[in-house]
Amino acid sequence: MVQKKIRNMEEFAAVSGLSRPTLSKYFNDPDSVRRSTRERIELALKQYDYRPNVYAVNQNRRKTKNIGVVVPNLSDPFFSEIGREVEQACIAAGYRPILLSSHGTPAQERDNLELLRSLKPAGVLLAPFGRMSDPADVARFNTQVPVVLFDANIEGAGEAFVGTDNFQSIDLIVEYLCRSGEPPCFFEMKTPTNPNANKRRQAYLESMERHGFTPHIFQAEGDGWNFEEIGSTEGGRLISENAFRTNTVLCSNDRLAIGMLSAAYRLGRKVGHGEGCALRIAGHDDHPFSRFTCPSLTTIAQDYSAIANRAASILFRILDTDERPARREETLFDGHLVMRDSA
Amino acid sequence: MVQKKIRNMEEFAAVSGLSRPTLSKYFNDPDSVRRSTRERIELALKQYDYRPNVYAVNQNRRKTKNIGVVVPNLSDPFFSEIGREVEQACIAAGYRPILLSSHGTPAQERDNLELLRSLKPAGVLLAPFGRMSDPADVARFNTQVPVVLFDANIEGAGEAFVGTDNFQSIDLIVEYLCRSGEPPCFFEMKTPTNPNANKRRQAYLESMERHGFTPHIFQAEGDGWNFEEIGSTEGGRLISENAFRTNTVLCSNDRLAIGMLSAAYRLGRKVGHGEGCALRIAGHDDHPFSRFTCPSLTTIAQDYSAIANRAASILFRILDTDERPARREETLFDGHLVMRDSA
DNA sequence: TGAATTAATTTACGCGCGTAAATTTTAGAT
DNA sequence: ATCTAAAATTTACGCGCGTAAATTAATTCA
Repeated sequence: MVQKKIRNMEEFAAVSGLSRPTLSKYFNDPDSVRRSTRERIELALKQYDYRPNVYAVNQNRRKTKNIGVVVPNLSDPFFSEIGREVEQACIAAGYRPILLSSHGTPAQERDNLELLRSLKPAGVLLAPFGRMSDPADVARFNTQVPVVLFDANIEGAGEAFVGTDNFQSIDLIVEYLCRSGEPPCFFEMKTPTNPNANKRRQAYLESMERHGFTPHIFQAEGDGWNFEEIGSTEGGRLISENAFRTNTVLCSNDRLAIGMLSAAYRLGRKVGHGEGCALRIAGHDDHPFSRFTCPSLTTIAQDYSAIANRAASILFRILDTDERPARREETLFDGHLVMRDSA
Repeated sequence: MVQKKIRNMEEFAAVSGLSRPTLSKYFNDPDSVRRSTRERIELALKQYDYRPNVYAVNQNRRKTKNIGVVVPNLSDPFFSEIGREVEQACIAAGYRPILLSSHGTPAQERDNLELLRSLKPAGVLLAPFGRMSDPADVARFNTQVPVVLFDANIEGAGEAFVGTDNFQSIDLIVEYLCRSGEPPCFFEMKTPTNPNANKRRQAYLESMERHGFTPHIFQAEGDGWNFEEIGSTEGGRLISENAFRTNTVLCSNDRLAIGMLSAAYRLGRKVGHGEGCALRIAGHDDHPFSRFTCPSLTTIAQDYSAIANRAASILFRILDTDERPARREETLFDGHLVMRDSA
């Protein structure tokens, strides 16, 4: 291993006793050479510290093995989890994921796509902002590099979309809440950037109608990504004003619910489904922290893993067959009810 | 803008009426050309969609503008926050950050360094695991690429270290807890991977001695990164067994404290410093969620921003002057006491 | 207006590898 | 030992750019 420095494939070919084109074949696909030669190469690799220059490789290869993975905000544990799943799916398939966070701003999302454009990725897995994303921008990008959307849909953009069936999941938790106590009102942001939020509101309305109850929606002012803060201040205000006409609140997502739980605690309102509880609060997403809220949060678990892996495998299929799907397909996974203590 | 496709710098030179070497100079440093030519180039850039091929650029440049940023676990909001700060510092200085998470496993940390090696970065900002990191590995890497450590120290590895002064911060919160109530016991993991944990234990011991109190340390079994879970189960067990000889618990970090808070809630022990409270719980780090725990968590705020920016600027200085510092310097920032409701 | 300085151009080579075509070698079967 | 298909080699070109040296053009200042 402490032999002379290998500077390029030419030199490595010399010391391994093979020709450079053969080595090039090997590095592109180790199974494309005879087993005996593969073993010779791998033996040499152990003795000499050599690896192909990524930049030279990617300059000459028609398509790189890079896959761009763009999420709206890595500071949100939901996205860091799903991002990790996507990353691992890429690695497992022999691709190199490039994980980028848009840090909560659509401008950064644009920058990230711009950056990816110059990295010539084989494909992109994008969890967009939704309303704030520029559909034309995504569509234009998709003409050059196949894009598969996940988590949040942009109608018509990208080759496919994979996410959670909000109508199923909201109906599930509405049904549970109605069965086990008073029908829920719905708490959300007034101007949500995320399209899932709109679907969830709609799903709530439909579900309540179907169950024969009158829906009530409460919308919090506020911008940005500090959902807990908004849930705490706005939710706390509503609680202290006794604005809800029911003892049950379904929050559009867990982070709002986490904020509202902290407000309820501060205000001395006991939350839960047991004796002496004043309020039931439920969320949606099964945020990594929702197991440790006080009380633990009843919520809907999205199937992170299934969404990430399906989105990735759809992209891989496009890359392998080298043809875009005839029609844009949307895959929706069911959410699962996670019954904890808050509702 | 919708002119013919520009395929390379040669063609862009043709349409912009300049020579390729001049353009090359411009792309390396826009200020290295005359203002009039710079304006001509930027005008052309608006008309024609061209950008240099990153791979060709990086193949030929002696050193790339890439900076590797490696953190132990992006799923931990602490690291995603500090990672974001570091990223932005790099961008502001004209570098391209490559953010990599080790996903909680030292093996992945090694893989990340290995990957970075092939990306030929100008420098690396590394938040290592500590005990589980291979010091020799980091040191070897540092011989090729300047490495600056942050958050967690590895004695002697890297060109410099930037972090929080655990002795100052722990002393600060121990002092506060002693002044405002019973002296704290200390709750931590039995076999912490993070070197800060060891410093904090030591700091707790010294601080208690100095204040004339007898220290008590409680250590939780358990591996991995699910600190909340461990804090909840082990902390809950200790609470229900009335194992602590004081009503005040200082947790080694916020995530353990968050877990313990959930256990206290579950067990019906009221936490806080007010009337009728059975327990005071304090943490360390000012985790993004610690404002929304029940009750909100009294803790030590690390100066994320200062740590990130100092680490980055130390690296930039090395890169600019192109010389390693004569001696390895360690920069420690003070922590700040954040008084909330839990203690 | 001229000389002195600065900036841009021309020319040329190299980086490390992908890849194609023609040729030679090797392996597995008869 | 002979044949054949598969695999490896030789040769050669190109990718898009950095960079250096020599030359020419443009700018600045006296």
